Amino acid sequence: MRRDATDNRDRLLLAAEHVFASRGTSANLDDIARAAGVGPATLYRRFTNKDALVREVLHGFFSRLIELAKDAEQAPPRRCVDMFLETVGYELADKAGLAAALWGDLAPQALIDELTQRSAQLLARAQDAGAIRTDLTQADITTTVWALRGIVQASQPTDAGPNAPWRTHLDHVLKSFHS
Amino acid sequence: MRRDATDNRDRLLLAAEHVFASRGTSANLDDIARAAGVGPATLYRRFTNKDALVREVLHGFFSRLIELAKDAEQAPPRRCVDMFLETVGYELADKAGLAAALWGDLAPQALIDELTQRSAQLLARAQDAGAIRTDLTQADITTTVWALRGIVQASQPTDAGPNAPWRTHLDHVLKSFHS
DNA sequence: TGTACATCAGTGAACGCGCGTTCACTGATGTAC
DNA sequence: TGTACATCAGTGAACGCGCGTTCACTGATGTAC
Repeated sequence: MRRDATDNRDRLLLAAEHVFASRGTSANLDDIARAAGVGPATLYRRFTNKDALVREVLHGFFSRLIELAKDAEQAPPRRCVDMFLETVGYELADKAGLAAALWGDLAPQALIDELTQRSAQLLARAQDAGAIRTDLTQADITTTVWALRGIVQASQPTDAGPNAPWRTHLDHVLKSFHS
Repeated sequence: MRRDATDNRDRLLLAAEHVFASRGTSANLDDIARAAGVGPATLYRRFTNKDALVREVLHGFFSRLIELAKDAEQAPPRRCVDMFLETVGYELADKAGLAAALWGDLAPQALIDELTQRSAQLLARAQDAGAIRTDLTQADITTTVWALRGIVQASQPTDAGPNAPWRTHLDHVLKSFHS
C-alpha cells in the first residue's frame, strides 16, 4: 500500500476511535472523514464500509480489554479480579460510546472468547487463593461488566474521579464477591 | 374527541408501548401504525410527532415505576429497598427497549424527581430499621437501576427466570447494601 | 325515527432530510530506464 | 539524478434508501331539526 494510503488509513482509524468512543457508533462518517482531514469517499478506499470500520475499532477496543486481563494476571491472586474489573471500568468510562456496541453483531467473537476465557482464569485464581466465593462463575464477571457499562452510559462526564458512580457500585459488588 | 379518534389513540399508544418496549424507541412509526391497524398519517392526528409519542410512552413507564415504589412502601422496612429494586428489575427486563431511553431528553422530569424522592424515602426507611448501611445514599439506588438496565440490555430474552443475570447481580449488590 | 350537513377523522402518496455509498474524474506516488 | 508513465489514491457531487412528516382528499360521526 502506498504511503499516502497508509497515512490516511491510520488517521481515519484514529478519528473513528475518537468519534465512536465519544458519540457512539451511530455517529456519521462525514464527521470522521472531516476529523481525519480527508473526503468522505476516501474512507471507502481504506475500508469496505461503515460496518468494517466499526469492526476494526471494536477489535482494537477488545484487544485493550484483553491486555487489561493480562495485566491483572500479574497482580496478586487475591486482588486480580478486582484489578481487572477496575481497569475495565476505567476503559468503559473513557470509551462510553464503544461500550454500547460491546456485545453486538459487530463484535469480534474470537476476542470475546479469549476475554471470557481469561476472566474465567482470573476468577479461578482468586478463588484458589480463597479471596472470592467459590459459588461464583465467569458469568458473574461478564454480568458485572455489563452493569458497569449501563452505569457509565447513564452517567454524565462530570461523574468521574474516585467517586464516580461506577466505582462505588463496583465496590458493592466486589464486597459481595469477597464474601 | 370523537369515538373513532379516542379508539385509535388508545390502540396507537398500546402498539407503541409494545414496539418500543421490544425494539427500542428507534423503531419506525410505520410498524406502530400497522400494529394499531391505521395508516401512518393517522398517528399524526393523535400525536404531535414521534417525540411526543415516545414521551407519552415513557410517562406511562415511569408511572409504573412509581407505583412499584409505592408498593414497596407497604413492605416491611427491612425488605422495602430489596423489593423495590427487584420489581424494577422485572419491569426493566420486560421493557428492555424502553429502559434504553430511561434518562434521556424525552424522560418526564417531574416523574423522575418523584421516583428519586420515593426511593430516597425507601432507603431512609430501611436504614432506620437497621437493615441497610447508613453510608449509602439515594445515588446508590439510582446507580443500581442503571446497572440492572445495562445487564438487561445485554442479556438474551432466554436469560429469564429466577437465575437471570440481573437477579444474581442484584443479589450481590443487596448483600453489600445490607452490610 | 329520519335526514341534512358541518365537523373532524382517516389515509395513500408524496416530500424532505440525513446518511451510507458510489461515480467519474483529477492528482500523487513510485518504479523503470 | 531525470523523466515518462502506469498505477493507484483522493475527491466533490450525485445517488438511493429509510423514515419522519405533510398534503390533498375521501369518509365517518354526531348533532340540529
